[in-house]
Amino acid sequence: MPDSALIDAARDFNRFYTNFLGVLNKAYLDTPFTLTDARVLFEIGSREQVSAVALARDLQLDPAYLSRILKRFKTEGLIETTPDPDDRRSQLISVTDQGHQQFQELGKRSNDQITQRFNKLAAGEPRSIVAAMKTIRSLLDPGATLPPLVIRPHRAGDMGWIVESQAKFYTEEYGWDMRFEGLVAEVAGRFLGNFDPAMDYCWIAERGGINIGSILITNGGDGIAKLRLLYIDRSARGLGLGKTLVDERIRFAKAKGYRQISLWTNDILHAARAIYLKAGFRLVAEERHRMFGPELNGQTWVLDL
Amino acid sequence: MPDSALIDAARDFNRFYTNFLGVLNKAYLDTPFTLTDARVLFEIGSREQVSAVALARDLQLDPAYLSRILKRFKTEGLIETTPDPDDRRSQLISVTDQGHQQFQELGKRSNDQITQRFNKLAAGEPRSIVAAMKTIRSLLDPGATLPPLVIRPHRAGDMGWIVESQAKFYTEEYGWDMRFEGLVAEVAGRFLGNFDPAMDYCWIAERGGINIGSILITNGGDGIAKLRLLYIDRSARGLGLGKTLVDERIRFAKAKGYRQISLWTNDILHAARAIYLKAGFRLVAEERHRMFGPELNGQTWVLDL
DNA sequence: ACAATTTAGTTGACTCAGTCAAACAATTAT
DNA sequence: ATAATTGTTTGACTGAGTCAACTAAATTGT
Repeated sequence: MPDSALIDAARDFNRFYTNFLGVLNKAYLDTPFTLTDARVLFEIGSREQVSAVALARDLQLDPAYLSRILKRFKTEGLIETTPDPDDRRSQLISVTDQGHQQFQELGKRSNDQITQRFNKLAAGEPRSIVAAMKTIRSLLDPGATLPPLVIRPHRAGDMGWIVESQAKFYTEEYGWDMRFEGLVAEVAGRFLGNFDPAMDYCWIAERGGINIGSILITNGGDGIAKLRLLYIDRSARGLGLGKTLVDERIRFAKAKGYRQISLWTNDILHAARAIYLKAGFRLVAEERHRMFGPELNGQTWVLDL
Repeated sequence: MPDSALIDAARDFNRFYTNFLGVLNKAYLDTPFTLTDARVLFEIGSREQVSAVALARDLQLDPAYLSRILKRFKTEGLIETTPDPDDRRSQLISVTDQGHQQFQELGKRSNDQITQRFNKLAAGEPRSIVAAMKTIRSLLDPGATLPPLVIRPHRAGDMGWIVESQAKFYTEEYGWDMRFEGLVAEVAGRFLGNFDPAMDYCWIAERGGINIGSILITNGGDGIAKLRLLYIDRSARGLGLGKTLVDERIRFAKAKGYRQISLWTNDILHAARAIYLKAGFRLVAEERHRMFGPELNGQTWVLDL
């Protein structure tokens, strides 16, 4: 049995969040919709077609009550129904253009509300909150699907994120000292300072608004692309993301006309080494160094394209 | 502005938790209490004495509605009231023995409910959930007491944090481009790379484990200390933290034997400028530049120690 | 094949949680 | 003293949500 402090804490949180959601949901009164209306419209709007049963089940609503809501939405022109070809008892519900507009308006208000909340917080806090929400959600609702992984070019702050997360990780895991963070910061700084959109590129892997990985390609001159700052967050390891990032970047480098990719790493980073090996890189140089405190084997790997 | 994937995630969680709490709260129907009744009884039961106003405020209830609920509780013998000696309009409410029994019964049911949920989970999971709940709570609940502000030397990842937060802020607020982040990263990189414990220093202001401000002193040679990367997070502005940081660092520079402090900033950063002026800095040079996109007035300020 | 049962959705009839405005009584401010 | 404010109660509603009964189509059992 879980211990009682945990249960108390959970009850406490539930009480708190009941209050909190109560406040949030009152704000829907600025619109002609009740909370339930909003939930229904939202659910219809975010799917293509739904049947009434499915709605009632997912939102835990009384079918009679739902039926009335839908009827009202229909007379207001927010939704339209077509008979289900597979089951003539059932109607498939979808939003009209007008309903879609309302749906988006609701979404906007909801966003604004949360934006306002978040703006009162310190910069890193929304991310902590969302991460915590995801934890709860994934454990409490095993059916929840992970938001999709997005790989996108870098934005403001991403380089800082790379510096921070790499520094924390290698310091904790391998005891590297601040010079490592310094090196990463300098690499990041030069990358941004001399950024050449034609030949340089940075990709950030993100899931649900949270950065989980990075990789850079910079122009080393002489047709050589340098692969740098490959990093995968703890939470995303073992999923093949590193391999994907590297493979895709090889293709990218080829397309950009580079004739060789080169990278520098350290032998103790086994996972990374495995990825490079598999991608066809070969080790061309190795040197012992103490750049970051502990003694390490720095390695240079290259791949001819 | 926080980015939209985060907001979506938060909305998604709120929707999920609205459902979740809805299910949880329906279960109260096994008792003669509605959710609101239960909340009220719980609140009274867990305090010694409360006034009706306080209850209405904390639970966000309509006073008229609350008044009726209390009346019912009173006729049912769950609560008793004594006139407030300090204010004869007001009544102090407390639970009777019978009310206390009901209160505990409610608590028991609530515990059982959560125990059941938790029992379905894997061993470590309840702990993770509760930790996540605490994170959310502490960040979202303005009533929760603020953990104390700590000013400490930098640790692994702090420079990355500085880069990230400054880049995000100046990009959002002033439309500066990636070269700004590049510059900050390089400054940070050089600071760490050439770190001299005797003459360089970085302070991070942190609250509850979350960074909210920074300032650096680096050795500019010739007895000149350079003040760099002053930054205060949105959540901590207007509290005089900037002034504290600057004033303290002036004292530090003096103690280290520097004879002058110099810094570079841009004229549009009014808050920072006010701090420097007040601290006795004087403007010694100014130049128009476009280092970060928009046209700006770079300013060099110095203070003789 | 066809009766029995289940499922999708609708309608009538109701109730009770929650709201709004006004009133009263005590306190605080001017 | 008088006015404005605050704590609480009451009257008069309303409308969100419920429950039971019903139609019609689909599924199941024999």
